[in-house]
Amino acid sequence: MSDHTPDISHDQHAVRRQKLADLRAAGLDPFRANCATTHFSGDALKAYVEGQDNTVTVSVAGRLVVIRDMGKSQFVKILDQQGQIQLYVKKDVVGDEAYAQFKKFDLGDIVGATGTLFKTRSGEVTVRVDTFILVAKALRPLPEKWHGLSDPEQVYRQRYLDLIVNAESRARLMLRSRVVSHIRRFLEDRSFLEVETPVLEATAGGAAARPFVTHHNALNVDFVLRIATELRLKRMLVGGFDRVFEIGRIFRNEGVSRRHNPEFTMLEVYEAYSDYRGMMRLIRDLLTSLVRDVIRPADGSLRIRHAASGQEIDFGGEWREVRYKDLIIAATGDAEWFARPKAEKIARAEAMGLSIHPGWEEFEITNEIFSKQIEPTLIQPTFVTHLPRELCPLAKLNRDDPSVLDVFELTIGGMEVAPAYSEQNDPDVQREMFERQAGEERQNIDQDFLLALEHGMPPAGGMGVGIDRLCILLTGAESIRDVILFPQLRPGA
RNA sequence: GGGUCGAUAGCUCAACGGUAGAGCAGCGUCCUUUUAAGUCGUUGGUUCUGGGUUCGAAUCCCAGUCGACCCA
Repeated sequence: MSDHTPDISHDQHAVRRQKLADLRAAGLDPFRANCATTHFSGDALKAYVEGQDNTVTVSVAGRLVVIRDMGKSQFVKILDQQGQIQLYVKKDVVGDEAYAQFKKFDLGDIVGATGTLFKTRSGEVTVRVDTFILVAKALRPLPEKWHGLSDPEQVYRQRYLDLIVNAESRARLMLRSRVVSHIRRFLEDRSFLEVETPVLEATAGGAAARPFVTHHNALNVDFVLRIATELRLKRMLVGGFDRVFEIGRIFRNEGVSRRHNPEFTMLEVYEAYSDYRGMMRLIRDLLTSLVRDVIRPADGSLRIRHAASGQEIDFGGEWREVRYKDLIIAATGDAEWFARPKAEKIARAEAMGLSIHPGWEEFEITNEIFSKQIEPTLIQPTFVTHLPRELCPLAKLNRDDPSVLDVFELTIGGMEVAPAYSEQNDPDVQREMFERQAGEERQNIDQDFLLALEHGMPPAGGMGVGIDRLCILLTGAESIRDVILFPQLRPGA
């Protein structure tokens, strides 16, 4: 009598569900089991003593990502946070019953194993398994082992799969963690205090961007998600926290692109009794230490390859410093650019292939040239200084030429990486700048910030660093989505 | 918002108006030091969705969904 069990062999999910059911029927529930580990894979590999096979015992755990079944023995590899390590499971070591159980494991299952380290004929340090345990059954198959997961939509929506099968993604996103960690240590070593300021705010200040609006039910008021942390951190300077920083999520309700995610991470740092010159030293020290200690170029230099331009960016060379005006004059080939009437500026900008919005002010036309024609060409680290006063209402005016600001914009790889200011601390000038910027929309002026300035803010240098863009640069990524674990996508169909 | 391109087996991809295929994965067999292991056999499809053209559509047309790139 044959039973009429339907053939499910083509349906991997059904096959794995059946295996799980069989395990449970045998009194084993892999989701209840746990295992003790002594080593991550990389640490276990380092624990091997050359020439002394099977003297060091380790317990490791991870996801099965390679299975090579050789009949009465198997070579498998497991993946953990540090990478992969090979396990060798022999029938006459683990016993017939256990071996039969091991043979039923699937790619993707999470197992723990204890055994001794040895080196295979081809020289790979491997765990000769004495005991093992299944601690989580994978009911879904892994993506293909050789090509990995390449559908970009699935990579972003199911990042966990990307991380399992695409080593480059895992390395890139781990590097981001190390970058952020390094920044914290770097600043803490210099007596900066990390603070946390509100994400929900009554008015969106500190930058020009459209905010997300949300509603607080109990208070029955609308709030916006912050578009910068600047005005809060400056209040900390007023409060006597002389060196502060925040690595915070910022939300801007604007387009999504290769360079923009609606939520992104910004470092803002403020240092009392410093100025934009001090910020130059700080950012240069920070970035060179990041390249030296985190990226660690193989040749010992401070150069990293810039994917988009094919050039090498040298963090160890001279960092160019150039005035905004000089860049504009060079790009337009027009020494009289700033004296030209608006109509001539428009004509000349359009002749350069730029589309100029009719409502733009003159500084916006000029800045369009900067962002479209100049910034993308600034591959090596470049401090652009003496920006026109209209561009940053929160910075101090230059003493010798009040039409420009004591600020820089650090541009690397054709991207703005870090703007920094000598911070405006004159409450009256600040109010005037705000009012000029706000025009009719005075209700958006942060009056409490101005009140805080009236209490006296020490002179200070301040700087913002886009962490995502920095990570694009440092990891050679093509898109911001590649350095954000879960980039924003339209909700799936 | 506009333009271009894409969506086919769990994954990576073929087929481009005439019976939807391959590799990996799966299932079954052989193999106790493999390295994308090898070996023999084998299952698996609402070709993104909905319309249309056609004797016949994965393929051509229209609309939609989602994604990528470029532009705004």
